[in-house]
Amino acid sequence: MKKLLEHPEKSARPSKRADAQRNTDALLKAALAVFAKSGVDAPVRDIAQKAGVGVGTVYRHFPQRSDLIVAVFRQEVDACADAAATLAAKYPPTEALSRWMLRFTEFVAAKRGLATALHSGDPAYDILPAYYDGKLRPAMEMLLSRAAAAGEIRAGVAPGDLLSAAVSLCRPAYDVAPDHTKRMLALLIDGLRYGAAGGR
Amino acid sequence: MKKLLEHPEKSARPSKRADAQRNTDALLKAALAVFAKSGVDAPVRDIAQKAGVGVGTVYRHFPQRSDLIVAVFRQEVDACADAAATLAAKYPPTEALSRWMLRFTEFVAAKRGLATALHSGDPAYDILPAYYDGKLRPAMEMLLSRAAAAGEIRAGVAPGDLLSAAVSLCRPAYDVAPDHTKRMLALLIDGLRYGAAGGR
DNA sequence: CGTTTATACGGAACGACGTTCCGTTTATCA
DNA sequence: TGATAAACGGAACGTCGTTCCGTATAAACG
Repeated sequence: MKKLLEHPEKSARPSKRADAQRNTDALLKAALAVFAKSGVDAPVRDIAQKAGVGVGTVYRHFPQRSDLIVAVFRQEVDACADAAATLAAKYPPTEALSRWMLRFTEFVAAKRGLATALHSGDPAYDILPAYYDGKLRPAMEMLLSRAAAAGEIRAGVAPGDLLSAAVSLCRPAYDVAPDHTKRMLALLIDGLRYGAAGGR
Repeated sequence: MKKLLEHPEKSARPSKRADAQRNTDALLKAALAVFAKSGVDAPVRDIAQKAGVGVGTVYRHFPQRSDLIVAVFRQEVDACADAAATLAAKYPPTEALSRWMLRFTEFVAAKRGLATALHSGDPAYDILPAYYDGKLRPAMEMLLSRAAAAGEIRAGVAPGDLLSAAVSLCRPAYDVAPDHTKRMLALLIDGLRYGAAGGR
């Protein structure tokens, strides 16, 4: 038998040691930076050094290299999803939607390296699309329904459709003007406005 | 100064030693088999062993691992393109077209492992899409124009469109009936017949 | 035929990487 | 403060891709 919930603590946390928690955070931060600079194929040793820990510590927190990649990806998805609430509180509905979609495309563009790793066939990444969808779709749904309730855009738009539309807009971003994505996004938002109930 | 074209030989061949040519062939054959069994990430040593040579010999013929992958891919593309002429000689125009498209989808399905390697971002594979296109598009163009000239299908169909249509038909071939691709192909051919000049 | 020589061969060796192991350090709690 | 479970660091291991070099041999010549 194991003692569980001896002290309820904060909540569903098995009470980690302080240094362990610090190193987990440092590793996620370092991995984010190293992946951005050298791609997802960067050596684990580089990440360990950047975080100021030994490789053993990396593997204590993330038993496989892919676990670290997944964790970074989730962290970024979470940040992007959280931005939806922040923007909704700070801007009028449609502007919040517009700003969030810009934020989302930035996320997609920055994570293209990760995306190719996801499609590499490694089953370690199979869970990610579901996580991605479960977090980002509700965020977009919230923004959409607020804007629709305010009569600023038409109702009945599927959030998933809009997400994948935004993703595909980022696709040909190689040899195209740097503001191409922004312009396409603006077009998309205008398209939503077109059949609005308010009919302004 | 180097002596060149001392004996004109057969043609554009720098006259390779017989054993070298034998080993090149053996390596291509072995690589094809190993890639099919263990995927494109199979170790070079496995391929060397299967071909009955040392690793040094592999690198003499294919300076990089990716060169071997590219060579196998080209060989398969060539075989598929050559099949077009064979089929055109043996069958009536539209049946030749139909049979070749089936052959082509088999090629695509078998090379899915290679395809993900192609999209890995490694610049070593950048030449392949052009090669692929340059070989397969003319093959399909020939079959199409023959069938059109015979009045069996409509004219003015872009070969590239048909190729990518066939490719996308192969895409969701995971959890679907095994003859799904065949049925979709038949549909495609029927669609071509629809506006035929002969109007049979 | 032998001789010669450019060419190809085999596999040990190297460096980089993911991952494991274990002796040492440290946070936590009584 | 001392005990103890947890976490740490980095040397070490096995597997890669790739290189190197002594050996073998195909082929051209006498």
